[in-house]
Amino acid sequence: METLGELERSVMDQLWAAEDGLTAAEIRESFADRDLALTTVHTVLSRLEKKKFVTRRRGERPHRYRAASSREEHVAELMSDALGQAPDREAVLARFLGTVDKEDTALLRRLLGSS
Amino acid sequence: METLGELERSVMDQLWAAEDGLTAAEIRESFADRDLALTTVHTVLSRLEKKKFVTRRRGERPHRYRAASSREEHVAELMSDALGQAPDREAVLARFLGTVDKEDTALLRRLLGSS
DNA sequence: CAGAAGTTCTACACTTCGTAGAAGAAGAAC
DNA sequence: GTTCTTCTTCTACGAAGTGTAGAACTTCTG
Repeated sequence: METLGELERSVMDQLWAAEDGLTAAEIRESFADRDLALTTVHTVLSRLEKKKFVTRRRGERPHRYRAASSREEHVAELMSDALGQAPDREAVLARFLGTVDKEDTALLRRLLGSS
Repeated sequence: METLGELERSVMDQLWAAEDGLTAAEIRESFADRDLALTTVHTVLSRLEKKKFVTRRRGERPHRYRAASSREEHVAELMSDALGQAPDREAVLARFLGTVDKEDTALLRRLLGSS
């Protein structure tokens, strides 16, 4: 799957947190510390769009960008992809369960119980 | 975490499958189709060593390389890292369970049952 | 139409990765 | 021990991806 650079990921974090999308200017503001040029933000957004991570409506004048899928979907996909790499899924899952904390284990147990 | 290129991953696949490690020449042979130069394999192995994915004993003359950790550990770590990115773990785990197949779900249930 | 606000184009430097030649080191054979 | 042979390290290069942004272009607004 397509991967994300550091800035790209940060931008996605903003977008994932914003229900109704954001404009380039708004995103830029959220990086006040880094003082990025607006065009930089635009470039990143274009690339994210090409990678299908964001969509935008070109109608509205300051274009409003939004995440194409939720962070949950994205992360779940990352996990599935990783798991898919392994021939021995049982061993992987066992180890995985070993590394996550109690709460996640409990969550899993609960989620599995009701399915 | 450090990521792997395509060739790097293929080399790791060989090493993960070889209990006692492999020499550069042996790895090269397993890519008979690609006809890589031996030095190419060496370069990749050096990089993998720097990334802490492989170790080698410099004593033996044709150096023997072995995976620094098992594929299961690696994949489990990938999964944990992904999960760690998400603030809402429940949503992610729910989705994750939705994407994996029945057998994996059963595996998880079993693994969780005995813990 | 002129200016402002916003978008796209083009570009560049830096890193990673696949690729491998050239040079160096170490043991084997004479 | 000098010369092969084998193996390892060094150096390098091109392609791709990413952070970065100026320059140019488009579209409202007044």
